[in-house]
Amino acid sequence: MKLHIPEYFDLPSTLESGQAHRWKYENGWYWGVVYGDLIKIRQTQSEVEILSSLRDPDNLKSLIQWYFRMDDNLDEIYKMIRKDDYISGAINRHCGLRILRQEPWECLSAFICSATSSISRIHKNMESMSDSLGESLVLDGHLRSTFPTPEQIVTAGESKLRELGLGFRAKYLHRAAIAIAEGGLDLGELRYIDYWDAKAKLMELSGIGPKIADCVLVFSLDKLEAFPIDRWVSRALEKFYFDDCIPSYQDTVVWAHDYFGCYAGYAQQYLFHDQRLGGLHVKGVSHRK
DNA sequence: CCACGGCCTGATTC
DNA sequence: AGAATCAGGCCGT
Repeated sequence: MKLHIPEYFDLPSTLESGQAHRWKYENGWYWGVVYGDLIKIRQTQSEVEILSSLRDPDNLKSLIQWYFRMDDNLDEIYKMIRKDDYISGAINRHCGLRILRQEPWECLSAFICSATSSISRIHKNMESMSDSLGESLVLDGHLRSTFPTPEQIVTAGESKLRELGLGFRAKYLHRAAIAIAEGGLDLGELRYIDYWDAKAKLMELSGIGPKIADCVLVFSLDKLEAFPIDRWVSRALEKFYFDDCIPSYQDTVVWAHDYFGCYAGYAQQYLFHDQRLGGLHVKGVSHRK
């Protein structure tokens, strides 16, 4: 199926900017499991081409528009967050990078796994859990699996999660799964309450602090004002905004709302991606012989 | 309120 | 090569 895309849309930077953790690139196509469906997708100039393991074209179209937030008006968002030369440069360098609308449970799980980890390891953790606890899907001879439900994680148990390489995060993920499967926590409900209230709710879970909560809110629960501050964003803020003297986490979020406005989360994603690519580039250069 | 050590383990660095 | 050190944080003291 082919779908016309908005003016600003960059598939590679959207899928490789560290917000989603189950995409694999192979021979021109990105393969991923989204909302229970194995899909492959690629971008030409003005459209994306998508194949699905189980959806008909109409459903697939709505899924893609939903997942890629094609309703976001990036032109307007850029106008709002383009406050200085640095963020402006980051926008220009990664124009078309979109925040995704991921499944809240999968998103929460991935970011629980992210604590003092690395992107490659998070990917491995997510694939291991899916392969051994999820349900299999097939498309064009490729085999992948759904990310396990909270119930499936509860059943697996903390020790199984440790076997799968989660380390100390196993306990946190297992407890979160219990809270959702048996404790009545409804992540989807957080979409309809205020940012600060939703964040407080998430932080009641053990292993979820302000940073992970912000990631879940902005990447899966429509809180585009959430402003996750990790090591990379922190470096950007030190260099370009606070002259090595950065305020507390919460004060910085309040500053971001004031400075970038209601789309601060978008600003964060461009700062993060730009800083991380820059960092990787520097590493690459330093190793060249 | 801030500071600090500990946490699993794979990848990177020296 | 083998040993530190670091990774998309958070919790307890």
